[in-house]
Amino acid sequence: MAVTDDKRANDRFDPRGADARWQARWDEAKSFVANSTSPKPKSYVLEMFPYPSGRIHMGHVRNYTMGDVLARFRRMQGFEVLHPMGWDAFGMPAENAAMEKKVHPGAWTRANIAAMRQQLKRIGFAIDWSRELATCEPDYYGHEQALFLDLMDAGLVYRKESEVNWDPVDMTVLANEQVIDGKGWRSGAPVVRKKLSQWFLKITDFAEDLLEGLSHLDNWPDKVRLMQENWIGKSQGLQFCFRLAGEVPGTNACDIEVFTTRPDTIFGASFVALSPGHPIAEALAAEDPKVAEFIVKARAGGTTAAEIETAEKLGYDTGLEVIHPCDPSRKLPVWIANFVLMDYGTGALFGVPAHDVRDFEFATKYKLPIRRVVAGDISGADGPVIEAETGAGVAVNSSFLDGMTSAKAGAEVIRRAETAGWGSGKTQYRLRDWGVSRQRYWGTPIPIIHCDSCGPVGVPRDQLPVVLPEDVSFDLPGNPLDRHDGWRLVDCPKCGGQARRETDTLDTFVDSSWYFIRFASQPRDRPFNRAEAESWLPVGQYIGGVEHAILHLLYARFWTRALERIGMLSVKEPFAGLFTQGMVTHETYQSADGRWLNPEEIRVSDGGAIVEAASGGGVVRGRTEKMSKSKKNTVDPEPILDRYGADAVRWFMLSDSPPERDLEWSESGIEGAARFVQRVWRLAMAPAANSGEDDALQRKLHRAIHAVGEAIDALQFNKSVAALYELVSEIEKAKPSATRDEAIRTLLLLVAPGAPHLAEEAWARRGESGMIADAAWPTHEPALLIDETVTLAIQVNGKLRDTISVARGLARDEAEALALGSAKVQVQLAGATPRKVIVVPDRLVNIVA
RNA sequence: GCGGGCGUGGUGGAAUUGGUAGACGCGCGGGAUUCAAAAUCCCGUUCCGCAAGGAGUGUGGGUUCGAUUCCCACCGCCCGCACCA
Repeated sequence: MAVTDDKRANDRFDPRGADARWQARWDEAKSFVANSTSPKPKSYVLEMFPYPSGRIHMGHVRNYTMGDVLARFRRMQGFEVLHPMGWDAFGMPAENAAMEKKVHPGAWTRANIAAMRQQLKRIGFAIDWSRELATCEPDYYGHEQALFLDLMDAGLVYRKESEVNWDPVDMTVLANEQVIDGKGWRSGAPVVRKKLSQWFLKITDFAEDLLEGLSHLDNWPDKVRLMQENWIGKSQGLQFCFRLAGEVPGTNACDIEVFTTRPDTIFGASFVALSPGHPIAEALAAEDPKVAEFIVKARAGGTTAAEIETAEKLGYDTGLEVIHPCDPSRKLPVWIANFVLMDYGTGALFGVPAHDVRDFEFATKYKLPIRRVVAGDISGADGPVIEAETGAGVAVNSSFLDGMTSAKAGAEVIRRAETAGWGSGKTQYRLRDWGVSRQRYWGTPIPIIHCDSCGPVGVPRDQLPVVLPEDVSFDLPGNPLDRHDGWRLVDCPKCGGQARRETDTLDTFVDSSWYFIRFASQPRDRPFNRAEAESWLPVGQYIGGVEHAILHLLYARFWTRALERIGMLSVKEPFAGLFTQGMVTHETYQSADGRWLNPEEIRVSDGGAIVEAASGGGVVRGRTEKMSKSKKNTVDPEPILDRYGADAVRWFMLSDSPPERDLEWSESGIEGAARFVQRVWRLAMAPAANSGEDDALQRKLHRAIHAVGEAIDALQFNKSVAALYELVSEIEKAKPSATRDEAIRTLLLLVAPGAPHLAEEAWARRGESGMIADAAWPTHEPALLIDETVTLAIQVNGKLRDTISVARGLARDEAEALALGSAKVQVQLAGATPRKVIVVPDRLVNIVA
């Protein structure tokens, strides 16, 4: 019996025992606990922390496997590595669960964290669990409240009105996600935009700095930098005031401020449009019920840019007029229009229908003049305008601008405006200040007390944290904090009078804007220890989904800069390297009657068609999409781990797809990965030869060491996997030799970051000392990478006709002579004399006939 | 609507960044081993063609001795758009 068991054990790698055993060993040895005072060079590897939704999904597995491979690789290279994990634990799903399942958001969240932590541990990540944090705990968010007050003291926090999605039936604020087809998700009532007084952070103060900083982020994807650049949206233009031609009822306004990036088109202006939220529009509405009625209509629908910009253009002629600044005899009508955003620029604009798509559409609908002021050249002044012509050209029908290029004309308008004093050149950013107030319970309480005599007052530091009360109920819509008088009603810290706590909580993006600092240093009494934090920061490699390309990454960059400005940190950029990985996708299946089916609910019938396992009914194979609960195409990692073990799952996550692209989950893919794990195991268990040299294998080994290291360094895990497959194949083919023994030993080191349990188990069985997790990464011998012979491609007119094997470094004329001597070339040339011969040394010869 | 990206065999993808298209994996076909199965190993596998040869990287054009790679236009799909995280 025992003999058979031993034999079997050597035959196959058994992850069922090995995974847990090595995870326990790493734990006991504190292998992955990061030492902030280590003399070694430091490397901070971080993946975006998960929202504790309930269970780990394949996207998490892929994300954390990538980071783990890099973290383990860096350790083997001799770095002191910080690779932490935590929980982005505030947010809406917990409140939804509270309403649907009658559980407390805190209980639900903490149970999810416990479950997901166990799941992550099973995958064997090299994580420093001693630094684990959850943003929903007072020992995290209390420090965040202190930082918020620090920013407020520095003048970076202010209060202003802005629009939210308002559900008029539930009388509550909705997230964009909760607005479906313009209606509230629970009440079904049409959503309207409503103004609310909220807290803002002055990210626009840093617009130029955030933009400039992008140019130094060499280890960020170009596309993310470009997206952030466009988001910040720097533009040069003219800001000026239109004088009103008459009185505005109910106000003392005498002008309307506008900004334009196209001052050269100023003579093409045919109307001025106000946002429905503009003070003048609101003043008019107070006097005139028809205006009020229009504004209600214009505010229908949600607040998202996509919704506003695709909605039908609606306008209302106020009857007011403004005077054209360059031609006092011209008067322009003032409209209120639903496509003008109060949050952009000044909340008002002048419309140039001939040269702006939106203005053209609006002018056509409301029969406003369309006047050409830009043409290809001066002779095109009278050309009809069929559609908006948004390009640059030459100014026409524009008085003193006629004949100037668009750029010159724009500069001239700004010059005249500045000289005459009616406007000035201005740099404008599309970036808006960050509204951080959320009318929700499950978030960081904003540490403010509102006093009728003193206004908003910061909670004194010695009273932090402002702890979120847990005794709340979710039987009514809205924020339960508003109804919790025991918590809400407090004395004013300044005057001692009766006052109220701020019941809004912070945007969860605030929580994720500094967690990487807290990971690096977590004293009890402060948000972080400066010197310790700076010893780790910036994060060397940050890995996460591309969906965070703008918001999270921009907010974190801002927050770090804000801390730098107020003197708390001397780090500006939080993430030196960024990598955005693709999603994990899977086929979708639908039954004949349209129900989505889980992959487990289907089977392949005898005929090869897929059918519903329970009923045998027909199944339609749908598109391959991101795994989602609604499409039921998720694959739970847990049973896969049970069946194949951690290393096979990890290996599959690294194989095939380039990490920045989507990875399609497939059963055959995981089986291929599991097979590879066993192949390596068999090699590792093979008896040693102990003698003999194999030069060819030696070269291949060193080539693999080089290729695998380069690929991991560049986060091209699929390529490192392919290089390892090749190496394994070469070792398998090689005859026993001491070189081969060494190659197998090295192979284990090379697979260790990706398949650590297998590597440890094999390492120990082979009698190596210590853990492979602590072993050094192998180095390659550069001389062994170069082959002495190369294959030259022989082309005729760019088409491959022959290949010849020659010594490396063959002279150009010799290569040319050999190529011309090729029989296949002779046939192609058919006696003709080549017109030209191109020789790329050691690569190809192209004969142009 | 605005911004960003992607498109290569049956399939996931590779291609030293302008130089032999299809590495490596999956699948499939054939064979070996086995009482049998599992597991494992070997050979083949872009398409058309018996072959010689020809075609081929979403489509159409361009630059070049040479284009998957650079440029222009188009088609399709995906992501983000400030309260999902």
